[in-house]
Amino acid sequence: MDAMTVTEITDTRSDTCAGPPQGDRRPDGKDKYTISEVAALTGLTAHTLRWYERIGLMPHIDRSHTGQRRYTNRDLDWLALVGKLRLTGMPVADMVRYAELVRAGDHTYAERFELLKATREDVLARIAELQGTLAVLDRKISFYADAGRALASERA
Amino acid sequence: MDAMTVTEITDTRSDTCAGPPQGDRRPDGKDKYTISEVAALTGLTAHTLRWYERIGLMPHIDRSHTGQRRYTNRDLDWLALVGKLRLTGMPVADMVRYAELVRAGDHTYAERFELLKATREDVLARIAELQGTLAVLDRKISFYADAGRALASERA
DNA sequence: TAGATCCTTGGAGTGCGCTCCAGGCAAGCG
DNA sequence: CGCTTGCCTGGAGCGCACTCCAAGGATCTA
Repeated sequence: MDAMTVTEITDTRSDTCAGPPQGDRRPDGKDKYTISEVAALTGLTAHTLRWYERIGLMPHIDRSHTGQRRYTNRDLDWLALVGKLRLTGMPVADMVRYAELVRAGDHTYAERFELLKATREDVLARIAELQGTLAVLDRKISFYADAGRALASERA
Repeated sequence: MDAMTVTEITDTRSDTCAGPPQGDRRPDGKDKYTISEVAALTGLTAHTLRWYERIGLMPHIDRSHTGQRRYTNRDLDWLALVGKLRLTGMPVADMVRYAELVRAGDHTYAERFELLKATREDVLARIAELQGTLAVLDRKISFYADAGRALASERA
């Protein structure tokens, strides 16, 4: 029974709720994408997708009978999460760490929770930084706008 | 007369209003800092300060009679602006471009204005991205929190 | 005047995140 | 059958933003 709960927590579905549904997906059950399809859907290159796999950032990817990768909707969800985390500036190594925790199973649940909360704080801090920068830019922009008006009235 | 206005616009003072006064500054007129003092004030390394100069990201820096750099408050202001822009992810090459415009004189005024406005839009877009990421993180965090409660009540 | 500490330079090295290459296999098509 | 297209691999290469090194000069404290 403990095992059951645990399985649910670790279920990839739970760990890949990373965004609104992207277009052009196939329904679950028929979700088999080639690497170039995934590249088109995610904006990553096939090179990058293979590289993510090599460094351990991806779960195991299914292969066709000839050895070609076949990605699932679940893989796309994971890539969407990775994309979001990448936007925050999180180092790839940290994302690999998170991927390892997911692979390791349910006993890493608490650690994942902490990692997510820390990331959340980072994101908040980054937003605050950017808002500070925005204030500086706005001051400079209004300075240039005023200077522009002064020049224009002089010329008149 | 046109020349005068122009001089004001180009005046470095106008281009370095980059933030609240940082602590530990000396008053204008006695503002002579060694490279290691600037490193301490800005958090950059002396290496990085010299490198910024080499690539054209800094204006000309005064030298002591023996050739050592002596930074002014104005230089610190410029570095504060550079720091803010760096936080936005602006490439160093773009900052160099801006520095060149400032050095080039008043006729680059319009171009600087456009560059600042474009940067402002970038920053807004980045903030929006981060808020999207924050939403994803919050969903995952609340998922883990719920799962945690479930596990706890099971154990009870 | 010795020794420690700080500063100078040009150029080489580092770490990250890709990005690409060579050489080869497999499937589809006229 | 040959041709094209797409995918496979390990490993090399690249661009960015630093980061450091070696060798030497300047400054400070005792």
